[in-house]
Amino acid sequence: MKKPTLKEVAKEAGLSVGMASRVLNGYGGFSEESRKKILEAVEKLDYRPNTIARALKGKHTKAIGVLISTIASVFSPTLVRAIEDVGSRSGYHLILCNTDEDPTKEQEYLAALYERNVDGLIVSPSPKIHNYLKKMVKGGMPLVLIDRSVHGLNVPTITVDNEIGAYKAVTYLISQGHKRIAIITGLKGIMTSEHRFAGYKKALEENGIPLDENLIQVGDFRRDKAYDAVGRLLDQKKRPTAIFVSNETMSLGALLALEERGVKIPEQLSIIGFGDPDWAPIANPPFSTVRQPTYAIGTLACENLLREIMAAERGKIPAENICMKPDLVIRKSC
Amino acid sequence: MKKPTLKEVAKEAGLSVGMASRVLNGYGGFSEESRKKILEAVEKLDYRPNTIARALKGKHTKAIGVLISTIASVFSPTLVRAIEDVGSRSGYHLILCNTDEDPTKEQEYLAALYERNVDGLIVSPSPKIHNYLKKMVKGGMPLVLIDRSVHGLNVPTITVDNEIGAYKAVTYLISQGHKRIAIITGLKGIMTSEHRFAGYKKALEENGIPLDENLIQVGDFRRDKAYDAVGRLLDQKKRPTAIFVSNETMSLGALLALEERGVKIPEQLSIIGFGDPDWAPIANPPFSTVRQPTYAIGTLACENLLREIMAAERGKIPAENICMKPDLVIRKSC
DNA sequence: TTGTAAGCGTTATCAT
DNA sequence: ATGATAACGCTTACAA
Repeated sequence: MKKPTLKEVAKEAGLSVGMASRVLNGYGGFSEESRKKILEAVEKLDYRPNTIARALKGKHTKAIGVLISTIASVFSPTLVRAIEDVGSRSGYHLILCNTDEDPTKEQEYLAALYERNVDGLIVSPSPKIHNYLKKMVKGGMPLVLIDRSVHGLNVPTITVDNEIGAYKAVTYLISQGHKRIAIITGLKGIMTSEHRFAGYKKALEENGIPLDENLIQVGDFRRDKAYDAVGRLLDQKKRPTAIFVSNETMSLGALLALEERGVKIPEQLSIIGFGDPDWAPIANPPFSTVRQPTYAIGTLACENLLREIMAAERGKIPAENICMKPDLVIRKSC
Repeated sequence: MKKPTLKEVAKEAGLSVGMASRVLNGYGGFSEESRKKILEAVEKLDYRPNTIARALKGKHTKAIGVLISTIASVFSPTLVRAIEDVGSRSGYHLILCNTDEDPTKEQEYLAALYERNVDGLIVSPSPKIHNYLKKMVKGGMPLVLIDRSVHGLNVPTITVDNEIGAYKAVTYLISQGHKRIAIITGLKGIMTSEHRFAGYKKALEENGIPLDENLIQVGDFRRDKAYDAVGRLLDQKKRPTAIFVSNETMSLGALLALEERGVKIPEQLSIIGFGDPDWAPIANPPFSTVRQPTYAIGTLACENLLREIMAAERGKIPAENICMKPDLVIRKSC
């Protein structure tokens, strides 16, 4: 019922705790005979080291915290999977936290993770917690940022070039002859939203197309907002001929609205989305997207974090900033 | 740089550690003056309790482990989100483990989580680790099973009635006049696969339709297997007129293959899938499915686990077995 | 009301 | 080669 302890192992073997620890961790000196006795006792009692005690004594918990908006999305599962893949290879466990972009939740999780002595953090931060993060980093917490950078925080940051991605998408739409191009943006204030919007704007400007307020619909990354936004877009006297949607989840909402209204794609309206979900090829019609290398982002994030964790023990290392370039995947929706 | 300790707080306040602990945890007696002094010291040093030390002393870590096949799927993110939602409400953190149905990984994670002293486990187990799980439960580890039950293990188990779900789907297909109905099964040996296959068989039998080996394609839950399976199905001289697919990810593969081959759905072939992904409504054509209450499963699993954890401290409670009934969602693919 | 001290299960530094 | 023993940071029983 109760977990056996090292002390019990030692007693069983007729030796001391110190001896047992040495044998099990392979350091210091011990005779072959002692080794055998300890190992037998371990076997007999089915002893397992207590990670908690080890963590209290030593310096690391072999746990890393991951703060994302929500795992129930298209982007996050692959990202988290990648992080876990590289982390587990080095014996790290992953503590998953869903923040919903809520600063209160973010702070609470951050505080709790700090109290739990995680070895490091991978965070996709909302603007409200920038200062808190800085404080944690100053306190020595290894941190890697994903998807969004924090001004003035010199830690590894893995992002996607959202502006370029949006720019490519909208430019492509323009090259197809579109002039009335709508955008459904992400949550206001979030860096990715702003950059995608900037790319949209830039493409329009470069082609001498004036910005039309009516074509800018503010979304929040969630499905229903995009669904409603498309409704509003379609109700205008001068309908757009194309729509750029700022993330996968909203793409679903937009497509749904279009389907219900019986709008023919791409004949009556073209659409392209940011983020390339699994379902894009089997959508009606196959959905054109801006693809970001999600798994690679997770991999890089965790690799960099592991490096930071090492560095925290040895000496500082310059923070690497990686900005991945997204691709256009043109299918049949535009 | 270093985390301040309770001892330092006490010193700063000119009191003892015992005092500080009492104030911070609100038990025993202390004067208003002492309370103030401690709180001020806490504030000044920005003290945070050390969860590790607390866990070593006390009995729980406020962490639960979740073992699933992979978070990068359609089903898992919602499930995990639900678990985290109810767990976090009670201050539990969630450690996420991807096993890929690999018994070795499962055992390693289980062992590591045990060493880490998690307070409980939510597991979707492969058959190979049934014995190991039994051992853990005997050792006092609170456990809840999801999606699959383990024979002879008396712990709360939240499942879906996979047989009924498949039965309903295939019966519906038959009611539409289909006689040559294919199935793409899940991974062999996994309980959900077997039950879905059983439902398929039962529907056929009840309607006097003989089982045709050629129409039974063994999949493994992954996309490519289903893609290939559809190819094989289509290459037969006597093509099926309908297909039942055993999970969401394979549905994607099947739909993709059908699309590439230019098969008209539902005119030339009907298809229905187990699991109702987000994209079902915007697929081409809108995809009919068997819907399972994923979020509810996660909620129930975690609620039951929390109850088990309580019970482990106080006294045993009879294990609840919950089997959720899935619904048919008929859209346009059959 | 307050302080002291004994654990919790390890690791690692001392002596021996 | 081996055994005591002092941390690690906290909780809590016991004294004062």
